Amino acid sequence: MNEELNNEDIQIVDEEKVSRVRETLPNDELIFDLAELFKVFGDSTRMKIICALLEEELCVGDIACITNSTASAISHQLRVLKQSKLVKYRKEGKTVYYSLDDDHVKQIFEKGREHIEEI
Amino acid sequence: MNEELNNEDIQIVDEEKVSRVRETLPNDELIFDLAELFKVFGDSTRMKIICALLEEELCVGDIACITNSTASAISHQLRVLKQSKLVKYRKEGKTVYYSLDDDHVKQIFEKGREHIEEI
DNA sequence: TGAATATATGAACAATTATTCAAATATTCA
DNA sequence: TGAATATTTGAATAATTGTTCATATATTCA
Repeated sequence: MNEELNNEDIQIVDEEKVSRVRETLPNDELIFDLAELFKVFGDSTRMKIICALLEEELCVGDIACITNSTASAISHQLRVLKQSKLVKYRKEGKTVYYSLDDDHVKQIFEKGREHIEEI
Repeated sequence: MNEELNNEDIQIVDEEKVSRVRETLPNDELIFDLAELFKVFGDSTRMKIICALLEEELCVGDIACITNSTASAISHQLRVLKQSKLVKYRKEGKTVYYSLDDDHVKQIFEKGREHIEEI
């Protein structure tokens, strides 16, 4: 029996191991959300913004200046960071001040740095 | 003085704050490397591979089966994970077993999960 | 109100990248 | 050696995405 399950597309796998590991996987939504979160950290411009905000609250113009970028490019990227709840903002007149939303950003950043620096 | 520094392209910024924060920024290479590292976490397929390997060492075929992907696609992605020193491997006959290279992977994963789950 | 400043936004373009498919290696075993 | 299995690799395609540019919105102040 079970012959009909085999064809040239199906590999010979450790069925027991496969189903065991499969059950431990987080659901697809969490996997997707995690990938989306890390994607946000996966760009040099955004990483620079994060590094700058690790120091202190900054407005768009100052971030643009610090990162040698344009206010428009920074604004686009801050939007991405905002959507991922990595930064929050407050308005003061014409100026919008951004800051990191919670301590996870710093923790994720530090873990990444540890990995890089220990290679 | 200093008039010649101003034109329509230069914003009015907090010079003191800008240079202070600029000096605290990691160098461009570290920023780039960090972004490259997180980019690797920023893909659902690779995130699934990482989740599976958090459980135990697995061969390419089993990972493909667990993640509902092809061995070729998984092999391509394992190459990316290998280049970032996130996974290591050992050969046993025809089979290549992959596992996570160090504990940072788990720590980064957990910090990401915490952020997601606390929103 | 109108000018000046700060930020945001939408469309377009260029660049990056994940998957697929076909083919190449590598290894075991009859 | 030759067939079978496991993995890798390279090229091509399709989709995603970061920046730019022009423009829009919001706010202050004379």
